[in-house]
Amino acid sequence: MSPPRPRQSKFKDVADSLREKIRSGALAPGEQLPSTKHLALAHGVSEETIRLVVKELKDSGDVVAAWGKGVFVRRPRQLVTREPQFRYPWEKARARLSEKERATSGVSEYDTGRPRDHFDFPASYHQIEADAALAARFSTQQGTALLQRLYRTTVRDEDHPIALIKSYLLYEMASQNPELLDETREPWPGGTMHQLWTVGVEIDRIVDEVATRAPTPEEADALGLATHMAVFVLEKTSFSTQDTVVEYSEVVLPGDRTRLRYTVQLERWAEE
Amino acid sequence: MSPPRPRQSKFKDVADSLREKIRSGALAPGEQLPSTKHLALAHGVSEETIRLVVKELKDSGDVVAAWGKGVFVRRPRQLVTREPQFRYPWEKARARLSEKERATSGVSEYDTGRPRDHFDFPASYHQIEADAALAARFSTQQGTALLQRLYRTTVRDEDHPIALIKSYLLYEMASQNPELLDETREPWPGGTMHQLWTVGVEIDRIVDEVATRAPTPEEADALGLATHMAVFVLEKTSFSTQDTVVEYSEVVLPGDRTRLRYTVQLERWAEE
DNA sequence: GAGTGGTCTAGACCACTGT
DNA sequence: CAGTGGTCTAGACCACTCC
Repeated sequence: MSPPRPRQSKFKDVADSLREKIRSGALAPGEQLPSTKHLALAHGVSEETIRLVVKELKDSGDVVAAWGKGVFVRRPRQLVTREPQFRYPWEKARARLSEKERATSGVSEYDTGRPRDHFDFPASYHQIEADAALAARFSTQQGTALLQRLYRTTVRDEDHPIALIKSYLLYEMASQNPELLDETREPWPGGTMHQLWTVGVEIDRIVDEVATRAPTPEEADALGLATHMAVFVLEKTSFSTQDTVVEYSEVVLPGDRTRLRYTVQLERWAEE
Repeated sequence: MSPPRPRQSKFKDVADSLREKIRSGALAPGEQLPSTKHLALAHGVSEETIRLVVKELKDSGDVVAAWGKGVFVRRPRQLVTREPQFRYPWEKARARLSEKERATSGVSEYDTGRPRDHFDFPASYHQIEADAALAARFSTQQGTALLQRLYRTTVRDEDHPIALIKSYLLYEMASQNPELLDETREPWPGGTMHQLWTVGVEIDRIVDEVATRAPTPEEADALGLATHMAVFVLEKTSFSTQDTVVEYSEVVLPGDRTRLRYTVQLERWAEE
């Protein structure tokens, strides 16, 4: 299973050497690597071996290849810290402000500190039937009608969104306010918290479940990730004050630029 | 950058076909794949191409190769859900129990539900000097003496630990109780919360910062991960009731078997 | 021994970018 | 056109397993 060779493989020698140069900054971000031919000669290996090493570096996100031009060191991206314990209460407080106040900003501005007009929020709505997993989330029957809403939070001057979101509402609940079924009303000032309020729902708590995995090819493409960079999958379940699940969403976040922060406050020990 | 070919590459054809068979269960966990030769003939491609596809499946964790024997579908591992908002308060409450009570169980049992004697807790202590990053965490000077403690939480009947932990204490603080400098006293009944209590420290809150990335080769090896499976990196900062940082640890968790769950409780809206 | 996976290469051929 | 990366193959050679 592990490398049976006593000595390092040539492949690994070259890969480690290049990675070292990149990590140390000897090859700076944006800089072009020597061509496949040069590298092959320099390391005394075949071009095919170089090709395989470069493929690995590409897939792991260290390097970006441009067709017919060359291979370049990837530039790191700006970090976005997502802090749900501040964000969710802030959203909830905003939901009952006037439309004018709600319109001034949204959660993406909250996360990134950029003004609202730097964002696009393409949204598309679909009526679907709950599969087993979704039905379990909502404690309902398989086949129950749900409103699926797809979003991608996009910064205008960037190439890739900072999140891919699938949000689900019970169709019956959402249809109590027909405007909630209309995707052209997005972006909705005040967001989901306000939308739910229009049908009489107040959120009591939100449960975040966080997993990590490799992106699907579609996710990697959409988020600008190499195929072997990780994503967070944040499964967010919102409970109403009646203790029922009123929204469930799956948020896919690019692992190279996202951090999550949660604070656990502890009770003081009683004096002895 | 993207595949320039109009048609799918043979590589991708074969990779997708095999992945499909695995994901759908047509090739069940533990089952052996046909040999390289067979696959090459069956798909009408060269053995080398098959080799590359199998390497990819191996690296992504779909498949495990056994030297001289064959290639087998990987068996999924049992999930461990880590819920800090329950775990940390539980640890804090336990820290002031009698030694006898503390000795009965620990956090790993809490996470996994397995009895204490199923675990090993190899620990090693080292005195180190804070680098820039660590100094910033503790709001202290670079070069300050720290006690670095390395743990790996291991289940006896499993091959791999469920976490790799690097924990840091201020050396000066820890040395107030010489027993805290002695790695042979691990596992310490009541854990770090009790250890800190012996030097007069009570924890007020803990901040978890979660990132995700590919494992280092060492981490992949230790945690039994394929090279392209993701890990969580949980940076855990403990603040004392005096609002100073008293412990900082980096916990590396295997992404294929770990979930994190956090609940955000919201305040009720005031009646209108 | 025969069967398995693993490393590496030479070289044919394709496709895009520049000048 | 020359220079770049990208796909694929045939085949030599190595190392481990099981009989």
